This record gives sequence, C-alpha cells and structure tokens, in this order.
Amino acid sequence: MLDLKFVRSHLDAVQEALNKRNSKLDVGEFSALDEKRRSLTQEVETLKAERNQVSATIAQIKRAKQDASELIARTAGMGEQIKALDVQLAEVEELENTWLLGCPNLLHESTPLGKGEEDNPEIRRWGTPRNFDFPVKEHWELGADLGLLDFERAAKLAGSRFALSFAALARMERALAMYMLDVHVSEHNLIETVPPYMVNRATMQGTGQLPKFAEDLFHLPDKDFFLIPTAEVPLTNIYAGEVMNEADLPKGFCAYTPCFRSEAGSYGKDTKGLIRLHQFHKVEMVYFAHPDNSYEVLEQMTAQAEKILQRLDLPYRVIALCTGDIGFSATKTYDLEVWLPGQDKYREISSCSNCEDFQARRANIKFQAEGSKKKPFVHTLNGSGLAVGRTLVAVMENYQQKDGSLVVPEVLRPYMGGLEIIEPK
RNA sequence: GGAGAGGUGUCCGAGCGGUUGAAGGAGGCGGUCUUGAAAACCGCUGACGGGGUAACUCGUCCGUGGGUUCGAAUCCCACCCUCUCCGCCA
Repeated sequence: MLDLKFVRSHLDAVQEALNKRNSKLDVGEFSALDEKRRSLTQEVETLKAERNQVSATIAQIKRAKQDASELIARTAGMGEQIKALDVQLAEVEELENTWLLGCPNLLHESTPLGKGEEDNPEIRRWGTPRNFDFPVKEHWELGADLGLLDFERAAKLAGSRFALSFAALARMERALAMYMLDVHVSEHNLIETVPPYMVNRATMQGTGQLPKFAEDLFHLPDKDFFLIPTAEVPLTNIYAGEVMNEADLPKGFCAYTPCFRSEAGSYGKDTKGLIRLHQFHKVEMVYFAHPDNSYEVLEQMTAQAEKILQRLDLPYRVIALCTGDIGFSATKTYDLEVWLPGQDKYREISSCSNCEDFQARRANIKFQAEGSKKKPFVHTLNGSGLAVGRTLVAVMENYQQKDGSLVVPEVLRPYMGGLEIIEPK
C-alpha cells in the first residue's frame, strides 16, 4: 500500500496514477476520512491525557493511604466517553485503511500510458517462428492424439479447468520444471525454496491479493487458509515483519509450486487445453532489492526468464504492460509472450514486475541502512521463470512434427532419460 | 486429537492492579582513563500515530482480539504460536 503521509501530501499525483490505471477510486474520499480520523484522534487523546492525569493523582493518594473516592466518583463516565470515541475512531481508521489497502500502486515513469492490453508496446523480439510444411495442431489436439493428455477424465475427477497428463508428457513437464530450477539455482544464484502452498490472511494481504481480490482465490474456511495463486505470495512474505541487512540485498529466491486460481470471471476464455486451469505449476523468482537499484534487478530478472525460453529455442517477445493493464501492486511490468504456432499468436508465459515498496509496506519488510539509524522499506520484485504448464504447451506446439510426434528439446533430454522423440502410439 | 508449560524491548530475563516504556544483565553507540587495546567507570540506546517551524509535547504498543476497572504487562474470556509428554500419521 501507499504511505499514508505520502498520499495526504500528494493527492494530485495519486489521483493522476489512479486515472491512468482506469481506476474509479477518488482521493477525495481518502482525504475526508483522513481529516475525520485526525480530528477524532485529537479529541479522544485529549480525554485520555486527562484521564491518565487523574489516575496518576488517584494513585498518589492511594499510596499515601488516603481516601480517593471523591476523585474516583468524579471520573465516572469518563471511561464510557472514551470508549465511545474509540469505537468511532476505530471505524474511521478501518475505512481509511481499507481505502489504502484497496488503492493500487503508483506507476514508474517508464510505464507506457494506455487503456488496456491492446496498448502494450512491444519492447523486443527473440527467435524466428518456424515454418511448417504441414497443418499445425494446437496442443490439446497433439496431446489427445498422443494419448497423453486427457481433459474428459480430469473433468470427471474434479471439473472443468483441470487436466490429466501421462507418461512422457507428464515427464516432460517435470523435466521443464527441473531444468528451470537448475538454471536459476546454479546460474542465477537464486535460493531454492519449498514454501507453504496454503497461507493465512495476513500473508495474502502482504502481497496485495487481499482484501481486494478474494474472489480469485481458493479458500479453506475451516482453517481460514488460502491456496497460493503464485509462489510470489509465500516467497515475498518470507521476511514479513523483519529487518534485512543492507549488505544482503539484492536477495533472490525461487520456488517450483502449484498455483491455484479460481478464474472467476474468465468464463469462455481459453476453455480448451492447458492455458487456463484452476491448478498449474510455475517456477517463480522473487527478489528483495535495494531501492537504489531495483530497476536494474528487474532487467536482470527478466533476462533470466528470457534465458529459459532461449535455451528451449522458443521464439518470444517482450512487452511492457501499459498503465491500464498493469497489475495492482506493480509500478512496472514486462510480460514475456511465447510464440504458439497452433494458436498463431504470442501468449503470456511470464510476468516480471517491480512492486517497489508497495508490498514491503504491507508486509512490513525493511532493511537496516548502514551507517544510519534508518530502516527503509525494501523493494520487492517477482517474475515467472516460467509458467511450466504454458511452457509445455509452447514446446508441444513448436516441436510438433508432421506425424504427430514431438521432438524433445535438447536441454530437456538429460531429464528424460535421453528420450529424443515422443512418438504417437 | 488428549495432558501440561510458556509467549515481555536488539537478545537474555524480572515484573504485589497504581511514578513500569517497563528492574537487572548482555549487545550497540558516545565519553573518561590509556602510547594503543582490553578492563573499569559515566551517559545514551524501540516503533507507530496526533499537535508544533522547532525545542518539545500528547497518545498507543508487554503474542492477537475482546472484557472488568478511575487505572491492566499484571485479573477474566476467546483465538494464534512455540516447547514437552501421549495418541495418530506420509
């Protein structure tokens, strides 16, 4: 969330960012609440100061073993009055806080202005889409023909937006995940992590999923746990409430986890195949960075995600999300879109964002500045490195052959017992 | 799941319902002493919010949330977490 004092003193700048995001939020609402809170605070604190004084006097009298009943009688009703004001104050504070928690992040100056995804500019392209001398299939067709992907039985087990994959295809998904993790751990020095896949409310609030986006999450009411929609949530919250060492920044983590999304409101979108499921796997990168160089870390992290696509020889492009399309917590985001010949378009496979101190403030993650008493908030960044299910889709569609078989990308072969081709039955 | 113990400041650790924001240590910072260092001694050493140009001042915070009281770290209730033992379990 944004800093309360910053919002108060930069109302115009905040409103401008909200407008660029197509948000309907009005800073005037915040302003009114803030003023109300401050005047109530003064009122109640004056009363409390008075009460504390009288109580101290009573204490003195009692210690002198004298009778204080007269003074005690005089304070009757004071507690009630304070309590009533405290309740009012708590209500206003709650409203103000809810406003702040529901307010999206500011925007980096380099984030392009735009209404929606159609306005996202392309930054660069890598690779050349392959020319096929036969009609290309989409991945679900390939999977079904190979007998290695089964959506009907998955629907029987769970419902729509679930998948079953088998044998070489299942193994290839595992190979992809292992390969990604190995690259990030041995080449990028990320700390491999196995985090909880269910987290509590505070954790979801720390990264910005709650309170605003509850409908996107799976919730276990018994324990009040939420299934993670991305490993960004547990990883970013690792240092919640802690003070990190400046010398340790930037500090990066990665994790291979399932991700659970309710996909409410996506009816009719990507209803076929592996593109949009309630459950998928993703290798996620999260960095805690120094505010001075977090944008360099963003470039580096994006390059790390790109490296995976390059090693798999999958053509992709990098786009910058515009102000109307960028996520709630981010000030700047690059999306990597991989070429899917079956769909004849580029599709999102990674999203790399700098959230600056937006999440750090929510989750209270600071660092001790050396040679100073200050404890500034860190900057947090997150990026997919990559979405494993969608990478499998990209490999299937890009590596398909005329006879319906799939060539196994070279870098994956060591993870698949040397297998070079996945043959149809 | 059952039985018990406990959660206090950077850390350890006290705390009869009333000068306790919190004893006493340790650590850190500054100083005295010293050729230098150590030791010893002295002082300082939390966060957040409100008011004030400022010096400063007021309020809140002893796991979390409620309650009792003129007054709660201290009493009551609920919840969370940690530890020990038993049971169950991959």
